[in-house]
Amino acid sequence: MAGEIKQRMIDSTALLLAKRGLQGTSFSEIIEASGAPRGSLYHHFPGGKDELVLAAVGAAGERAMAVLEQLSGRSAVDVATAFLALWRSVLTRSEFSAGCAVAAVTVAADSNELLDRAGGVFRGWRHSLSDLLTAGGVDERRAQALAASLIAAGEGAVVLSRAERSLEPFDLVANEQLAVIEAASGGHPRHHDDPTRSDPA
Amino acid sequence: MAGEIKQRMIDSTALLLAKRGLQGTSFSEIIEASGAPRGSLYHHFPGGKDELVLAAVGAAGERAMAVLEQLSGRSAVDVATAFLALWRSVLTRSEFSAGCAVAAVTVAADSNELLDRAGGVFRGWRHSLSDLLTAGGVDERRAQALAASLIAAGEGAVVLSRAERSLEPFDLVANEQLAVIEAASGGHPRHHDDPTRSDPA
DNA sequence: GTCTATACGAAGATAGAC
DNA sequence: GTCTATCTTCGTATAGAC
Repeated sequence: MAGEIKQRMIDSTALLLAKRGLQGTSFSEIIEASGAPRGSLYHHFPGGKDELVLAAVGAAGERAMAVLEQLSGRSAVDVATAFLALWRSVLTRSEFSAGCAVAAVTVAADSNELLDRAGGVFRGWRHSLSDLLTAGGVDERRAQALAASLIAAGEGAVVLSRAERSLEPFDLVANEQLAVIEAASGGHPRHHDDPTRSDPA
Repeated sequence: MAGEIKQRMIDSTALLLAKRGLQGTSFSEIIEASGAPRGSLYHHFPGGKDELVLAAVGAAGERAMAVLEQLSGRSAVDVATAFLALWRSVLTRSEFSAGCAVAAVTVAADSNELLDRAGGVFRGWRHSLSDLLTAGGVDERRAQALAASLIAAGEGAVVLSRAERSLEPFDLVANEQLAVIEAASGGHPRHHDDPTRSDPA
């Protein structure tokens, strides 16, 4: 099916963006990584690299959204734990060579269109997380602040840990965030050796 | 003096890195921005772009360290407020077009040398902030986690606000972090309409 | 020590065959 | 619709004059 190869190109692009950043990701690498023929790239994406990157940012956003949707009905601590575990697994599975594609694109964006797409993804995450935290026992106003904090702290912690090539900063940040969420949600307890560390997938 | 022009090249590079990212920053732009003659670039930096970027990351690290050193003796909330205000002013003064040069380099680093430099900067910030928070009334172990959280949340919040081109996410995150610091330092109160917003410099 | 002109390579885009 | 070969642009680096 034609959609197969197209999707593989998008996914490969998202991964490369998360590893090397926007301008650090070349067409040649995408082609090699996806196994796609060079000619078909412009067939599927007439807009070239810009169009492909736009699609990859959207896909990265959707992937996280899909994870969040699975968490409906869980406690606030569970939700936060799962969200942080997602980022931790990105670090461990890539051996600190990958981070967040959306953030990587944001700090090197060369068009408003790209920035809009990235902003839309973050807005979506904030909204979804906020709803989940509210449902999980957090006051609605506070949930908005905690959702933004969770995303910001997670994103930042990934950067710190990539630079230091150590999980130490990420784990410090993750534990701190979980403690705050726990307190804000009325103290649903979490496991002692925090569940963030159980690698999913 | 020869050091003048060299410093201006470094500073221009740091600013461009914060705006456009690593590979998005070209030599031509640096030359234009710094007003330096093209020939003198390789005179001062025989190692070319790599050497210049390395220096710029170090300079960006030092600049924040200098701000932190001014805060010795202040309360934990004051320290956190000043640190967050620093990032908020980067956003407002650049109209959301700039972020953190160290983070931008980290997510697009193409050498271990560069990653090491960035990691060293973050370690330095963490250490310094942790000491300040401890002196400001926070338990020593907790101060390490709060220092990492403050940096991570600040970095992440800058990314969110750049992408959304709005201070909303940054302010949500900053207020949340300040509330946590306040609680952890024994409740030294902060102003009602948070002092993060008073732009320094 | 500063400048200009240029060489070299890489990356994105395109044209035309199959 | 898929592929290959090529064109153009741009960015880094260097060489050599002043």
